[in-house]
Amino acid sequence: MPRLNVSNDFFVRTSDPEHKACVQEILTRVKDNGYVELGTYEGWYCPRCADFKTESEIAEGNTCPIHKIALVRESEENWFFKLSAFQEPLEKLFADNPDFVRPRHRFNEAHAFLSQGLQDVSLSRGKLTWGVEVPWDPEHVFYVWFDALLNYVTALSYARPGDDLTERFWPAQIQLIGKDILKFHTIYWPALLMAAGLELPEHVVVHGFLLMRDADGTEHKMSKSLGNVLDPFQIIDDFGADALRYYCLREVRFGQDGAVSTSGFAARYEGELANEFGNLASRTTAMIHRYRDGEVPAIQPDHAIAQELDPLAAQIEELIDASELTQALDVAWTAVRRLNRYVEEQAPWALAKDDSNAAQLDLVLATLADGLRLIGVLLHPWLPASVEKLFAAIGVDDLALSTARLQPGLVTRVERIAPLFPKPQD
RNA sequence: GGGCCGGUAGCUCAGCGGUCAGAGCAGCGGACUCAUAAUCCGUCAGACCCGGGUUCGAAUCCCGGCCGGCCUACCA
Repeated sequence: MPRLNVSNDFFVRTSDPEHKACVQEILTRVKDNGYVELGTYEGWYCPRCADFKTESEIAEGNTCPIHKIALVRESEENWFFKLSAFQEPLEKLFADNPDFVRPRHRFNEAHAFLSQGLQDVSLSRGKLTWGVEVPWDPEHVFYVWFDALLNYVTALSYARPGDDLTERFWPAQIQLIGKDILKFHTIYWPALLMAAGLELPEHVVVHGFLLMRDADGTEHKMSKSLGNVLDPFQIIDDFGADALRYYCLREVRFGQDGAVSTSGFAARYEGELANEFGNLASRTTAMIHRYRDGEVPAIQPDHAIAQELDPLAAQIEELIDASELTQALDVAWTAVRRLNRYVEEQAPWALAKDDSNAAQLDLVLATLADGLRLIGVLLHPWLPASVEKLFAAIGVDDLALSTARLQPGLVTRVERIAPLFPKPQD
């Protein structure tokens, strides 16, 4: 995780004794509330594997793909969770909270599943040697999802010994998941919380998958076994975690599946990070040094540019609140492009040739200096390490979105800056 | 098999009932020199997967098909 420049507050293991105790307590409550009953699970079973097979795991002729032997129809007595009892409560949840699941197409998918009608689901397993024991029936353990989902809540109670964080952090504002576990988190999970009398998360945000395009033109889910990976550690080693983070959120709309490639990365890294953003920082600091010895004129920045850049922060805030991370980045990037265009429009090198233009040159340099700061504030969520480098060079450190408007006096002096995104040498 | 999602310029994507279908990149032409030969301007570019249907009008809605993705009880 340090290599990705991310951190976690706590790492939950579902084998944690505190977790087991919480799971048992909560599911006992679910049972006491009348949502657990005995039932029978029936499916195709491989005696050699000692396991039931899903339909996708069944090979030609109803055989086990591993052992090549015939599967048998077997049934097992299980405890069941009365999911069907939550048909109406869930329909109301979806009707009242049209952005309970984001983005919209995932909401539709979850809602469509709900509309098909909910069946009760098996809550326990009898033939497993690991898992959380069912307290009222020690021969069974809980089905992994009912154990695992609950860690979102249970971890809060014991992650900080002596300090129960549940009140502070539950209900969660956002739970972020991948699209493959949509059903568990948008149907089973809220139903389970309702059954236990717990509060629901405000939003479940669903991200897509990154796909790689093969030589034959088809797209596949990226996976190590297929060998079609954009190696994240190689990218980090060569270009930094910022670049990887930026690329993934820029190239693929957050929430959708999308294709990534090494050539796509190279194009965005050089074209956008190095040439547009990194070079804007270089040319700006270089000109302030060349024409004003690094001192930023203490004057009000260009009003026309302020009119264009000042509204961006509010737009970005709204998009991020709506989990539209790619669109938000797109808006932030318009500021980079606008300032590069401003440099061309004003041509400071031409202004510098005649002292009678000194006032205008002051204005342009002051605008660029504070514009660079504004851009840093806007881009920090995507490029944290790079923005910190930039801010060190221009002598500021306030990242509050409320400061993302052009103003005088914040950037007083800049240092020349090494390329923020150096290009590979060859 | 069933459910759901997607298939738009060479590439990555936006548009999702109504001007000649858009952006960035790549390509081509030009300007400029402050800068990591970077930037800026202009320009070329598409059977909107295929076939039906609804409509005054569809990339946009409906039906069918093809291709790709995810789920369909134990990694979460």
